[in-house]
Amino acid sequence: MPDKSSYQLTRQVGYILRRANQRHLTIFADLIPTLTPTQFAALAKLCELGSVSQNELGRQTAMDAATIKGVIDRLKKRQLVTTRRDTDDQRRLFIEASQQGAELYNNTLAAARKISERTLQTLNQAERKTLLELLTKIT
Amino acid sequence: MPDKSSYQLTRQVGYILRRANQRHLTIFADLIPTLTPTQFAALAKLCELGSVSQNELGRQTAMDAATIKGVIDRLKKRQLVTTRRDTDDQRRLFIEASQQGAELYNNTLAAARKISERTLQTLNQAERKTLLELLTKIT
DNA sequence: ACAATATTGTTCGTATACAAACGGATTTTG
DNA sequence: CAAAATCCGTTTGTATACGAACAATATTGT
Repeated sequence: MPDKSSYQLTRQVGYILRRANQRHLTIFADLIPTLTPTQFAALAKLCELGSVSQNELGRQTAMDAATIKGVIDRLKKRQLVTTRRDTDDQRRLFIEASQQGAELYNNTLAAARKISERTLQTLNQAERKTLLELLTKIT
Repeated sequence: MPDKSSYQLTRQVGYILRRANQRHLTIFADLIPTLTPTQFAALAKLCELGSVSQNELGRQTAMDAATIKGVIDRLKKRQLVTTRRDTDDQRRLFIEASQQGAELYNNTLAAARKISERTLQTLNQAERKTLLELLTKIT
């Protein structure tokens, strides 16, 4: 017979993880209202890597094919990225940050740093390091 | 001039938090395929609290009014919860776990414990405690 | 008592997130 | 070389998640 009393929803990793994520999302929306976290992630990787195929970009940013497609579609509609078919592999769609996209990225970089800082602001340096390590470890 | 080179997407809290959450979601779907994490959370709180108003349930499970509505709608469609209008306050909708809902909750409780366990399995006891504390601290 | 305010639930729009299925292109393998 | 397997991007369906606006109801302040 399972012990029903000992399960406390609000102490489970999943629940706390969701709440921490919610808090971060709020901070992100406050400091970078023009981009969502995933849009920013895609743009950041594009600026870092240059030209990448859509699915590869998804892998680099931890989004599955269906998700990255939606993200790119929205960035493209706002002309923050451009797309180009690969001539060698007709399936592949190369994505690149447009100049506007690159500018927006550069202009939001400072805010992005502030987001990380503010998310962790209740922790000291050692705790921040520990948290990131432990989170990485369970991923 | 901002230092562009020092921003590494994959080392930012938000990114790591999202990935950790993804991992947990996968484990959850593996061990409890019949309920989503939020559905389970709602059901768990209902079984704990008995009858609660819809918005109050949302607060107890960290979901806003629009989100909890969708969750309850789906649980209701599957007859896992019942709803009843408050006679005192005509706006209020009371939610209650049905017998089916309570049974499903009891039957999934063991799996729910395994989910938390498996999510944290790469950490020792001290690390688990630390992680939960730090996550709670930034929430 | 009554006007201002707040709360409850609903709806709409936008944006992840992912499973599943698909057609087409490429690569691997027997 | 042909069959099988894989990979590419796309679409559909379901489920969070939340801002914003809304009507109906309750509560508060004067």
